[in-house]
Amino acid sequence: MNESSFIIRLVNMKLKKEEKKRKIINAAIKIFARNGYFNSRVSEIAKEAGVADGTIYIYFSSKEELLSAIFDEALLVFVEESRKTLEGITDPIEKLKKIVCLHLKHLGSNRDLAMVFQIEFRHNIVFMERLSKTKLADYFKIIEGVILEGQEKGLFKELNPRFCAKVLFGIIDEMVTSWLIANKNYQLEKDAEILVNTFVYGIAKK
Amino acid sequence: MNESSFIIRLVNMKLKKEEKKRKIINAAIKIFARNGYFNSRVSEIAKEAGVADGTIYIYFSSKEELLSAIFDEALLVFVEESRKTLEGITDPIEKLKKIVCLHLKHLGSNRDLAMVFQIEFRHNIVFMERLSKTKLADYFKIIEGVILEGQEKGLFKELNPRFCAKVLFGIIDEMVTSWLIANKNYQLEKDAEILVNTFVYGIAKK
Amino acid sequence: MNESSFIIRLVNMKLKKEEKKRKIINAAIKIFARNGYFNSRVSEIAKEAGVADGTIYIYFSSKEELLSAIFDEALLVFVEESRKTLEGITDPIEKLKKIVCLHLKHLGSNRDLAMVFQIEFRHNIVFMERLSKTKLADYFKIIEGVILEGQEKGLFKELNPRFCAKVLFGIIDEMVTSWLIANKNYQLEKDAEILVNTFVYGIAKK
Amino acid sequence: MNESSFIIRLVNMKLKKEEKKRKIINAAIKIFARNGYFNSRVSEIAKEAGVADGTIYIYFSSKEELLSAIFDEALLVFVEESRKTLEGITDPIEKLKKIVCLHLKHLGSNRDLAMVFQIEFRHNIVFMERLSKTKLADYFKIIEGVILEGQEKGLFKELNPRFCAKVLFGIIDEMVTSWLIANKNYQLEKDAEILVNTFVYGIAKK
DNA sequence: GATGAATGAGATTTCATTCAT
DNA sequence: TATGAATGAAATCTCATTCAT
Repeated sequence: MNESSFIIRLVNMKLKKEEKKRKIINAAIKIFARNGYFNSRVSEIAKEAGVADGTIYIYFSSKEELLSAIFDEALLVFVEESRKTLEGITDPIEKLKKIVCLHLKHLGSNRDLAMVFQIEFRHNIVFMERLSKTKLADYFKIIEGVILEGQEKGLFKELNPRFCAKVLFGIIDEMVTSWLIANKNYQLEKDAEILVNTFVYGIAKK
Repeated sequence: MNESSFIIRLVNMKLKKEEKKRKIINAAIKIFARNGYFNSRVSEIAKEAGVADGTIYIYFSSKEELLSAIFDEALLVFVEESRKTLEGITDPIEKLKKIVCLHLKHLGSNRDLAMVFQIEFRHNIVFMERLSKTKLADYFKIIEGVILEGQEKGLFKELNPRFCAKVLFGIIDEMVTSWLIANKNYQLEKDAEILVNTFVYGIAKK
Repeated sequence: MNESSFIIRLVNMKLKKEEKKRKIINAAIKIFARNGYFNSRVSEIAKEAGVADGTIYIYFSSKEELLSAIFDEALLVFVEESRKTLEGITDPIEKLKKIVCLHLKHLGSNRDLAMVFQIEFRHNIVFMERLSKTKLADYFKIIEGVILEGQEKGLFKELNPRFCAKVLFGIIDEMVTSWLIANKNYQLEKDAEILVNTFVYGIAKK
Repeated sequence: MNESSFIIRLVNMKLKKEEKKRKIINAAIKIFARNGYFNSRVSEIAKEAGVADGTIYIYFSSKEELLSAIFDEALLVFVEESRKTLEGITDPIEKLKKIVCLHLKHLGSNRDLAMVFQIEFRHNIVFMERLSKTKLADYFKIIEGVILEGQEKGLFKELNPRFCAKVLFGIIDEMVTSWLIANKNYQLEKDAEILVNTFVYGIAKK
């Protein structure tokens, strides 16, 4: 009995820790989105999270690590959710639509996250050494896989799949960024259908 | 004779000033490309340009202004050269290829400029108030115009021209960024043809 | 018990903060007295106070604020002590002597403070917007009040009381400044008696 | 003939130099009065004087020297005019009135000069090594002399003449400063009469 | 684990002064 | 003599990070 209550306590502590980590990450997303990474102060994030400045350093070893954690988490969601969603579907074009829709939904439903992801990620992928590029590569791999599948099924031209993945990613990326800059509240994911159609069939009349 | 020598002196001074401004801008491009805007020190730029720290402030009122000047100049070149190149061409698809080729050539021939432009521009367009967004809009307008022309000639589907411009811009942008990250020395502009073809005809087999 | 120890800790922190603030103010008085406000470096003050440069900015928002705090404090002492001292006395002339004696004693016992007060205060009252002029006005009001009282008692001529206060203040001020410049160590307050006598009875033989 | 035209040219040059020096001094008075010595820029003074920055250094070896020159000139006028005015007068009280009137007129008619003189002079007499204190001493000597004369004629009490001079100077000084701070345009010199009367006869009824 | 005061390296910017023209 | 572009030392203030409590 004593032992099990000890375990329960441990689990509770773990949960509380997770909870506080969440609060800090969410605060960071908010603040980074508002001012950009370099113009955000750790003390601001601490205030927003309702913790002391020093507390942040218990959970993250540096400001940069905190940014990195945001990216890791977001990419993890992208990759995992994409994989899960694709399971039941067979048509490659349908798959692409699903991926794009998910991507747009995920960012479109959380403007602050979108801001940090679009604006800071690209900035930091070049300059931050530690930044895990693996997760991003995984995401590209998924798209590439679908392209390849489409090619094998004779649906798509024999273009370089990586090239195609980049093209699609570029289009998505631009849509999100332009949605951010426009600062209007239209539903981002409703563009998924037309976006993929344009990617697949081009803009030329047959 | 005295008067004319005075004028010559004035012209020389003007030239020297222009020259020094150039040197500072080029140094800034180099340094910003290497470390990113926020991690670059004004003193580094001064050293690279071979001038004193204070001299930079004779030509630019702040570090931010210096960054802004780089963007302004780059965009000016984009817009002017694009306009000039399009003059003789009639086929919209050919026009798109020319624009894309020019864009890729311009950035591909100056990796440092590309770095600053791709990585810092996007970052700062959101956070820098002063940043002239007009020039960027002009550039988009040119692409949009070509799309519209293609639609009028019955070549392109009746999609929203602005949407199409964004799609194309997104594709170009991703190519450049990925070229930068890859850090390999392939010719960027040789992708122009296939890039536009993919944009125009899609990836699907007919 | 836990709660009370918590309160004790809070009180201790408060005390320590006050103590550190004191140390910084005293250091500033010393440094400002030595070099003048503009020729004093914040880092010098920090060194003298035995704290880090940045610590000063925890307690004062700027160098100017620090100077301002010195004035505020000094004037507060002037006003409060003057009021307190006058309480038991009825003779206006005696009151004047007390005020002057206090003024001279206060500055005479702290040459550095006198320096800052005489030399920087006058300099900055013109140029520093934030400088609280209210406290100085309060001090003048006290002197004016005594003059008025003397007039009501039929002791003093019917001159403008504000004018008289200025005259007295001017005399005191000159004595202090000249004591500072002379840089000799005579007792400043021993002039109080003759000073007030001269003010009250003039230099002319009856 | 040739020789005399050469001399005329030399004299003209000398005049032009004097003229330019004047322009710079006047500009400096204006700028120093507006912002205080430390917050004034040499380039501002140059602009106000209509000369290049470097030109100032042909006439004055440093910014400090320029301030010093302003003081020297003002004090010279004080001393010389005081001496001249006193010549015809015999009554010491009348003499004091003349001196005070002159002092107030001189500063009252040139607010900018008064500002620099009252506010910067006192500030700098302590910190500026080079500042000629001799001229100020001369001025004090004149006042002292009149006091002494009054004592010899049996008009004034046997107080320390230097002390009396300081008292009078303090009163004048306070009047000017308070006139400056008040920033109203009343005639400063009309206070001369009452000021000296108060100094001589005190504020007490007989 | 949590706190937040303290640290101090370091960055941008200013400006008196110089000097080639 | 006059100019004004260039210099570069130096100063204020910031802020990520630490650590005693």
